[in-house]
This record gives sequence, C-alpha cells and structure tokens, in this order.
Amino acid sequence: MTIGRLASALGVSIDAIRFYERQGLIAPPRRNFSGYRNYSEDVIDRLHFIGDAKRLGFTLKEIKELLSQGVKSTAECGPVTRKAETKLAEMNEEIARLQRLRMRLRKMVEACGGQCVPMQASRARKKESSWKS
Amino acid sequence: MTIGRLASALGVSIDAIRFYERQGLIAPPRRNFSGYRNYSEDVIDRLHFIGDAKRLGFTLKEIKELLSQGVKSTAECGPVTRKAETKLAEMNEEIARLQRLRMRLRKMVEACGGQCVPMQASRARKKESSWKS
DNA sequence: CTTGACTCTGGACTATAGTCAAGGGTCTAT
DNA sequence: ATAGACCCTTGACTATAGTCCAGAGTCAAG
Repeated sequence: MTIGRLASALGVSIDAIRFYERQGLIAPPRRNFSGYRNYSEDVIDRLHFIGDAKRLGFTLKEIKELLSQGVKSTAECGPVTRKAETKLAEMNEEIARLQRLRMRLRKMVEACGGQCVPMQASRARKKESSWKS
Repeated sequence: MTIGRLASALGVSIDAIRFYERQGLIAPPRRNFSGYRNYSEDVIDRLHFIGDAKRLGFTLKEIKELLSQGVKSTAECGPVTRKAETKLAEMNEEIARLQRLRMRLRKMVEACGGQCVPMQASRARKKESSWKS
C-alpha cells in the first residue's frame, strides 16, 4: 500500500503519516526499489490507535510512550489506564481553570451589560473617566 | 523609569515588556541620550490592563485590538464586552469539549480498572490477542 | 512518448507568549 | 578607574502537530 492510499483510507494527510514516522510513532516501512514507502496492513491498526488516543486527549509524545510499551489498542489496560488517570486529573484542572475564567468573564459582561457600571475588581483609575467614545 | 524598574514593579520580565512593545501592545517609550527606554507612569496602567485581560483569557492579539480601539481599563465597556461575549462562547465550547473527553477517558479508566475488560468502542482486533507482556 | 498523478527529501513555516544568549555599551558606587 | 549591575539589539529557541514548498524522480494510461 502506498502512502497516498493509506492516507486517504484513514482520512489523514500524507504529511501527517510521514510526520508520525519521523516522530517515531510508526516504524519506517519497507520501500520498493524506487524508494516509495510500502505499507503492510499492520500500520492501519497503529494509525487507528493513534487516532483513538488523540481523541482521548493524549499528545503524540504520550502516545509514543504508550506504543513503546507495547500497547496496541485503546482497550489495552495497564499503561493506558495509568496514563489516562493522570490525563484525567490534568483535564479536571484545566476544566476548573477555564470555568473560573468563564466566571470572571461572565461577571464582566454582566457588569458592563446595561449601564456600563464600573467593575469592582477593575483597576480603573477615577481620574481616567474618559468613558471612551 | 527604566525597563528594569518597571518590570520588577509589575512582576513581569524585562523581555516580556520589550516583547509587548515589539508586538505593538505598548508604545515605544522615549529614550534617554544613550538609548535606554524611559517610561512614564501611563505605561503602568497599560500593563495592568494587559495583565487583567490575559487573566480573563484574552490572547495578546485580542488585547492589542482592544487597545487599538482606545480601551484602557477592564472596566470599560463596549469593545471589551463584545469581545468578552465571544470569548465566553468559545470558552463554553472548549469546556464542553474537554468534558466530553473527560467522559471518554473516565469510561476507559473504569472499563479497564478491575479486570482489564476490553472496551466496546475499541478498535482492537480479535486476532491480536497478544494481551501485552 | 508524454502527460498527469504520485512520491521522495529537506527545510521552512504556522500560532502562542515569551525566554535566552551573544556581544556590546552604560551607569553607579567605591 | 574599575567592578558589577544594568541596558541595548538581533536572532535563535521552546512546545505542539503538523502543513507547505521546491526540486526532483517515478508510475500508469493513452
């Protein structure tokens, strides 16, 4: 299978596949006599795994680690589970952070919504009452 | 005020201030005869505004737009409010996205928690039952 | 045989928000 | 006068996940 066929079969770009190879996420495939990459079926599973893991929020670096530990499907436990738990914790923090930001923003929008009432938390200086054009 | 004093007064790095200048977020200040930047008090407000807006989740690019519209404090309405509303919507999407990911991850962790039960959604092939080393 | 589609490599580029370093000039205190 | 702290510019670098390009070689169909 050529890289082009593989790419369109999986809905990823040719460049992405070569990129994964450079990054060590997939093994360099055999080449035909003129240097074209020639893929076997195995790589399809591997690329599916990469896609799954990406959707789960893993970075390529993390996926590489997973793969280097011999993990081959997202159903496989041990390493994925441990990674996933860490990831989950990180994600909870990130969500919390965004929610805090959202709250601040929301308050700001509300405070300014109707009558342009100065916010309490703002750093506005009284002297600068040039309430904008 | 020299750049060093300004930086330590505000708790940002000298490099960051020069970076903001390059990016057009703060105006190039006067220079003394030997080329040192010499800041007036005004820039303090500006940098505070930048800090506030950053904490609210705006990117530097967005902050620059705000500033170019004459906005000078986070209490100021109009442009900030409109931006903030957009931002809020984006943030809601991002939070929702992360929460969906979290759900997927959580399910995975649970599914694999006890007995390494294969997940339904996985792409594992039956033939590949080499259940890892 | 030629045309068009495909592939190869290497390197540059994207966005974000700065940080770090080299190599030089300047300011302040002793 | 000189040491040490400060400042200048320019350019490279960080991480992420690729994308895009040039210039060249290759393959299949007509």
